[in-house]
Amino acid sequence: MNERMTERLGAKDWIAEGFRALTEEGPSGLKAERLATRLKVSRGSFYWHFENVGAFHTALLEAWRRRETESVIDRLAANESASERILDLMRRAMRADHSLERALRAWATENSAAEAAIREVDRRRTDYLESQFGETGFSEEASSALARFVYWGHLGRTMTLDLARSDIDAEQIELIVKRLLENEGG
Amino acid sequence: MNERMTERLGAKDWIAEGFRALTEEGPSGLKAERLATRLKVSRGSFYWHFENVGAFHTALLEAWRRRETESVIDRLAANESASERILDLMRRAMRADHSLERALRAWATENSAAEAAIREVDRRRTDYLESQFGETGFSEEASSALARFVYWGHLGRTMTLDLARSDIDAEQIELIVKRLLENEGG
DNA sequence: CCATCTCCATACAGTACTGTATGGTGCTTC
DNA sequence: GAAGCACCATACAGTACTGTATGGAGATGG
Repeated sequence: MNERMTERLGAKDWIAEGFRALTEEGPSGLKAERLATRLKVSRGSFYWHFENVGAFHTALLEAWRRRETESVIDRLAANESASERILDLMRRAMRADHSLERALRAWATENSAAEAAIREVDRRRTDYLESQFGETGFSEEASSALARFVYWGHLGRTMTLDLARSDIDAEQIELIVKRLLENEGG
Repeated sequence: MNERMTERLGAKDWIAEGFRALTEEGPSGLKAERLATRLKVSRGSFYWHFENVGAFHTALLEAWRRRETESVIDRLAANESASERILDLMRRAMRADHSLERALRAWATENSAAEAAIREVDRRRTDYLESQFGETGFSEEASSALARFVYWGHLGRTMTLDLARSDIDAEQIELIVKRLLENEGG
């Protein structure tokens, strides 16, 4: 139980560096050698912590899944109404840093494990959004379409590279969502 | 000018195969060796048509840019009003196959040339959308926010992997956009 | 203080890729 | 029908990566 762990690395250190490498270099950064170079150690360390690269990828995705599950949705329960929860969700989504998720979605096009992880969180998020729209009085069909369109909007912002322009008008977007919410029953 | 060109390859054949490889295998499919294997020729052919892989990538992006420019926007002029042009644009976007663009956006996270190309078409499309919203009577600020949100929605659909669900309700989405259009000045 | 466990380096074989050099084949053109 | 051109194969050197085997350093616990 020594506290001088600053030199020696654990599996979590490799995972953390994996996230950084993924966002900075893309999927090609998730190689044992690149990561070892970034961490200034040899690949011997990597292969002690992980059986192979595939196992490392699995661990990386598992960490991301856990992080996703334990965060956003649970903290929205504080809001009283469904429409407030939707707005809160939008505000958080607008503020967040999307570079990691963008990189992960890019990775998903060439890695089936990443694709499965992405599919899972997409499904969980849209299902939640749909339920919230349903609670505000929209029909099942309308809730489904609204949830998807709003989530697509969020996804589009996530994937957009031109963030300089998209940061300015977060409250403008909020107005649009508010207007969509006001017209329930369409 | 012989017509029996089915055996011998031209630069355009490599480009076309590049698009296919990119959508099917991701950015890692854009290697000289992989492409040569797919086309059942040796890399000698590749290096005759292109100076190196970088030059091939440039040619690929140039072809995509050209294809993008010569297509969508120009064909919308047939519509009479701006709101009809917006709806037409949405309908086309809903029908289209997005697998290539999704792969290209993924590629953009690890290739700066691809990133530049993506930035360019994003800018062109949102600018056009913004101008169309402006013509329907929205303020400059509202047009900007609406254009971005609608484009983000399109982008989100482009990046979504769960297309089984997203295909069903194209007309539902259309209703949402119509409602956004009806409230000008909101 | 010796043994053990954890973490890491080094060295090796093997794969996939890039780029070049060189030569070959089949059309085309005069 | 010989020369030239367009397209392709083969062979080579070099790089970046994977995975394994083995040994070594440093802290820890008996």
